[in-house]
Amino acid sequence: MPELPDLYVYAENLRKQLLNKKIIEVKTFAAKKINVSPQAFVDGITGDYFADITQDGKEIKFSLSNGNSFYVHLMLSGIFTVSSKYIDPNLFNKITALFFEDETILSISDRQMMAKIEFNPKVRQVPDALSEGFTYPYFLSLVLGSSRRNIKALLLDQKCIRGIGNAYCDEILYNAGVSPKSITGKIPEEKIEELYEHIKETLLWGIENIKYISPNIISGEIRDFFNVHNKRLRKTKKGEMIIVEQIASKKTYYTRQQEVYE
Amino acid sequence: MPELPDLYVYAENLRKQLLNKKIIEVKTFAAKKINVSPQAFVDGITGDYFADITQDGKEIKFSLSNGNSFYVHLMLSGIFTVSSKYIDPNLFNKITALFFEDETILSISDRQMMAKIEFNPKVRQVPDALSEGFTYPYFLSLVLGSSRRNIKALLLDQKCIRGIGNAYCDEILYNAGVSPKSITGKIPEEKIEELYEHIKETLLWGIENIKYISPNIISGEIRDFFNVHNKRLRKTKKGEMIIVEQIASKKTYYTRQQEVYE
DNA sequence: GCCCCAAACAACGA
DNA sequence: CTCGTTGTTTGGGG
Repeated sequence: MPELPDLYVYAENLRKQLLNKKIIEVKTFAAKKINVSPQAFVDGITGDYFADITQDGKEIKFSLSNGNSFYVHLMLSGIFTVSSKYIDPNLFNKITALFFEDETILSISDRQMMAKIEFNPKVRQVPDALSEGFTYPYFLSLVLGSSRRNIKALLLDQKCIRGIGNAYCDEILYNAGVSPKSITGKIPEEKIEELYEHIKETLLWGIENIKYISPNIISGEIRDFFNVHNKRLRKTKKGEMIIVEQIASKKTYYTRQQEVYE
Repeated sequence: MPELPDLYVYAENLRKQLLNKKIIEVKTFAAKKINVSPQAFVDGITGDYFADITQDGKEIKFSLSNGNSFYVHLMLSGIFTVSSKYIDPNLFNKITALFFEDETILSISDRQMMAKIEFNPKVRQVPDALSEGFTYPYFLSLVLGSSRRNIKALLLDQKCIRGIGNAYCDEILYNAGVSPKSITGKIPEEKIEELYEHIKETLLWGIENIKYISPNIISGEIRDFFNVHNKRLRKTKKGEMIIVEQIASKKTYYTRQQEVYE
C-alpha cells in the first residue's frame, strides 16, 4: 500500500529514531517471510547498529555497520512499529522485533503476513523513480521499447521503474494530462518528456505533503491531498468529473480531459 | 484454409490417383519449406510409391512403401495439383513436384509460400477430431482442465484437437447451440457432451456435402452449404439473424440464440 | 493496494 | 484463413 513517497518519509523517520543505536536482541516469528534462516538473520544483526536506513523502490533498506543489510517490503498491509514496550507478537502477526540498547523496539508485522524481508539482498538493477539512474533517455527507451503497452501498466511495472504504485500512478497521469488508457507507442515524444517530468514532480510533491501533514509517520498512508485518486472527490479542483474504472487490471481514477493516445 | 472435411476428401481423391504408382523423379523448389535437405527429401522418395495417403488434422500424410512418409500442411493457400503436363514452377510458386511413371505429376505449391512439408515427421500426439483417440472423456478433460478459456479458442487449438478450423468451428458451435463467447468452466457437463457429439457430426456432415458437391476435389474449399459461417447469408434457415464479430481473435459467425455460458 | 506465477490472449511475420 | 513466436494481460493465491 505505501508507495515511494510514503516510504521515503518512513525512512527519514526511522533514521531519526534508530540510527547508531546498538541492537541487543533480535526475535523472529515468521521464518517463511525471511529469505534466510532465522539464525542467520539474528546473527547477522545482533550486536551491530544501523548505519543507514533508506527508501528504495517500494522497499526500505536497513544497512548495518558490519556490511550486512536487509530490505523490507511491506506489501499490502505490513507496518513498522517503534515503541518502548514489548507487545505479544501473536496479537499483531509480528514478523520480527529488534531490541535496541536504549529500550526502543522496532517491530515489523503484517496482519496478512505478506510483508517480506530479504537479508543481504541481491542488487536492485531497476532504477528507483527518484534515483539518478532514472534518466529521461532511460524512460524514453522504456516507452518506445514496448510499442503497444498500456501506459499505466508500464508505470506500475516494477521491472521497469521502481516505486510507483496504483495511487501515485493516477496522480502522475492526471498531472501530465495523459489518459491511463493510452498506449505507449502512440504518445508523442514531447508528451513522454512531460510525463517523465511529472513522475519526479508528483512523487516529490507527495513527499512534501506527507511530511507536512504527518511529519513523524512510519506506517499508514496519507492520501487526502490527492487530486484524482481520491474516493472522497467527485470532481477535481478544476471541476473535471472524476471517472473510476478498472484499467490495466487496477482501479483507476481519471478524467475525460486526459488525452487518450491510442 | 481447408479444414478436416476438405482434407479428408482431398486424401481420398489423391489416393485414387496416385497410390501404387512409381515415383520416377522428384524436384524441389523451396528448400526452406521442407524440414530436411532437398537431397534427403528427393532420395527418400524417388523410385518408391505411395502405399497410403491420409488426412490427419489439417495435414495430409503421404506414406511410402519404403517406410518413409511426409506430412503436407497447406496453411492458408497451398494447393495440390495433379496433371500430366509440367508447368513452370516459378509461375505458381511451386514447392515440390513428383513425377510418376504414368506421366502424372503431383505438384504442391503456394502463392504465399507458407505451406510446409515435414519429412519423416515426429508422431502427432494430439488426436484428430475424427480419430478414435478423440473420445468423450478426453474432450471432457480438455474443457474442464482449463476452467476459464474461451470455448472457440479451445476448439481451434491444434494442441488440444486437430482438424477444426475457423469455419467448421462456427458451424459446430451453432449446431450445439453454444455461443462462441462461452467460457469452458461455465458449460454444464451435459452441454459438453452435446458439443462433443456435434463436433463429430458436423465434420462428417461436411465430408458428405463436399463429396456430393465436388467428388473429385483436391484443392479449394466448398462452403456454400454452411449454415452460419457463410458470408452470403443474413439469416439461418430457421430465421435467426447471423452476427459477424471478432471473437477469440477470429472472424466469427453466430446467432444470439446460441447460449452464452460465462 | 503488493508481488509472483501460470495461463490466456493479441499482434506480427512467414 | 494457417502456424509459431513474442510480448502483454488476466486471474488466483500468499
